[in-house]
Amino acid sequence: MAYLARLPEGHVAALHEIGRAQDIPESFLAKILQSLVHAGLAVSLRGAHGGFALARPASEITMRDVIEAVDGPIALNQCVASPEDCPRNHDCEVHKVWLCAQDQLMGVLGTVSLQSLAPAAVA
Amino acid sequence: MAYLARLPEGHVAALHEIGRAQDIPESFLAKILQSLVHAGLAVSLRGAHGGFALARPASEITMRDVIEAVDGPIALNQCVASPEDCPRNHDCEVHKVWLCAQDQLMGVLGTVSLQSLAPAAVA
DNA sequence: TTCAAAAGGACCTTTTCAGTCCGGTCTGTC
DNA sequence: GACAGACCGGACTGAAAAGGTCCTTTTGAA
Repeated sequence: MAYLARLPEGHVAALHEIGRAQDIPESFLAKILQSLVHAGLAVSLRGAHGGFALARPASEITMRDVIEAVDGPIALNQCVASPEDCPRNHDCEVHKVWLCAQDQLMGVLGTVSLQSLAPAAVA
Repeated sequence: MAYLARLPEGHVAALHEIGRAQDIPESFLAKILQSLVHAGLAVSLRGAHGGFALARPASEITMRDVIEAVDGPIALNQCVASPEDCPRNHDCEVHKVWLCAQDQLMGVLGTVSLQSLAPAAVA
């Protein structure tokens, strides 16, 4: 995604181009990009001269968005992801700590944009 | 550990006692307690009337201590755990974000003591 | 019409996690 | 001294997830 963020406006990058540049197997990269497209973070152009690009400005996509698109919901602990599954959940002190830690994590990941991660956009 | 923190001074709790109280299979609990003993957070008394107790005051054991004793080093990301394994590591912006998030997490877990997690110590 | 390129689903392999089992060793009590 | 209660520690298991591959179908531009 940082690579896509560095593309000039209106350009798309093909799978093999990204894969070569970032040293990621194409077959695996395809999977990741599909997730990102599904999540609405990237757009794809099929057919000849197709490829991928960001769906919106790099400044409006956060690291949290990207991680959640690929890995699903972020949770430091199962009891944060689904409190209802935990039998200890009635007023659990430990749960509160995890919630706090989770909030801080979301704070960090949610404020870092792709723009700040993409050094020196290529013109 | 919160259960041990609630024991009166000088008392020990047997495996089956803790297991029953916390609803954890004894065979599994044994594993966890062994890790905690190894890490120096708990002490064990073997033989008849043996059991487990905290190795030091509950106020001096943090949630971070406990987690690391059981699960090993805490790392939000592989590149935080062993940066040398990452080929992108020369001045990677994403790595810096993970480091920051990791620091915050350690901050939270490292300042919560067992004492603060053990509601109403039993006398 | 052709062909480059993404879509998507089946599949595979390796690692991790949660938990079990069992023989061994220690120690207090009778 | 024997016995029983209790921890020690390592091997094992089964399920799930992670990381990654492969193949067929669909799409769209030339």
